[in-house]
Amino acid sequence: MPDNKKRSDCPISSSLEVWGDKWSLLIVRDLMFAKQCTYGDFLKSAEKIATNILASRLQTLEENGIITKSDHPDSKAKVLYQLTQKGIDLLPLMVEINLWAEKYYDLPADRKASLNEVKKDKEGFIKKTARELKKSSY
Amino acid sequence: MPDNKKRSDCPISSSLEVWGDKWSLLIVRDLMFAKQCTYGDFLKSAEKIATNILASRLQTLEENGIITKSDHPDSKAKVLYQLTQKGIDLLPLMVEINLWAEKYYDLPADRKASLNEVKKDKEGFIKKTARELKKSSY
DNA sequence: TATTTTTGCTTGCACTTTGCAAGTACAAAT
DNA sequence: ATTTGTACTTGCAAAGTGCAAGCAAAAATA
Repeated sequence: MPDNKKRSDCPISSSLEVWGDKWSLLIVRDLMFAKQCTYGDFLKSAEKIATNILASRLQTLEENGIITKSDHPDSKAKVLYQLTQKGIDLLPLMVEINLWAEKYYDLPADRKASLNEVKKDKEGFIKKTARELKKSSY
Repeated sequence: MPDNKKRSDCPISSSLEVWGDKWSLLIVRDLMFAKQCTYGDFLKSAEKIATNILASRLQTLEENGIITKSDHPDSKAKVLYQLTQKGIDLLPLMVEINLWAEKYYDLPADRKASLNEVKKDKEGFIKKTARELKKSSY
C-alpha cells in the first residue's frame, strides 16, 4: 500500500505521515532504549502489539528509512532490526515526549529517576545515547 | 467513548494514547504557531481534515486537558479553542519535530528560514513562544 | 535422523475507525 | 424575512485494527 499522497509541505504533517500512529514510536523506543531488535522482542513489549500490525509498521518504518532489516549475527532464523541515522535523530524528540509525559502522567519510580538524570544534562544524554546507537550499527 | 485501557505505564505509550494519530498534533500546531483557534480555522488548514474527525479530535484533546473550549469574544456563533498549560508544554516536542523534519524532508524556504532562527536559540524561542501563548489565554 | 520448537511472518474475519457528502441548528449579516 | 456563517452531527462505504490461526524455514532436541 503505497501512501503517496502528501497532505501538505508542513514538517509536522510530513512527520506524522511517517510515524503518526499509536505504535510506530513504540518500536523506535524499543530500539532506542530497550535495545530490543528482533520481531519477537517487539511482540513481547508491554503494550502487546498485534503481529500483523507489527509487520505492517516495521515495513513502513523501513520504507521511510527509519529502520533497517539485516541478518542477525546469532541465527539465520532471526532478523536484526536497527535504527538508521534518521531513526537515531528521533532521539531528541523521544526525550521531549518522556519529559512531557513525566510532567502530566504517573510513571514508575525508576523511570522518574532516570528522567531526572536526563534533565540534569539533556544535551549530554542525547549525545551519549546517540553515540552508543551508532556504535551498535555497522 | 471512554478510552480507559492504559496499555502500559510507559510515558511514550501514555503520550501516544492521547495524541498519537495523524491529526491531533496538527490541531496543536495551528493553535501554537498559526494562531488559528476556531473550528472553521482548523477546517481551512492545508491538510483538509474531515469535519467529523476534527470534532472527534477536539473532543479527545479537550478530555485530556490539552485544549479548552470557551466563548469567542467576537461572536456567540464562534467557539474559541485554546491550548492549556499542558498543551503549551508540547512546544519543545513540536520544535523537535520541526527540526527532525527539516533534516529529512523538503520544506518551503520560509519555513527553513524561521527554523534556522529557532536553531540559533532554541531555549529562547521556546520561552518567548510559550510566554506569548500564555498571554493570549486568560 | 526425525521430531519439536523457535522465529518471522501471512491470512481470515469480525469489529472499529476513517473519510466523504449531506444535513441540522443557532447566530449574524443582508 | 432570507441568506450566510459557524459548529457541529449523521449515514455509509472503504480502509484499518486486533485477535486467532496458519505457515515455512531454521534451530534445537531426542
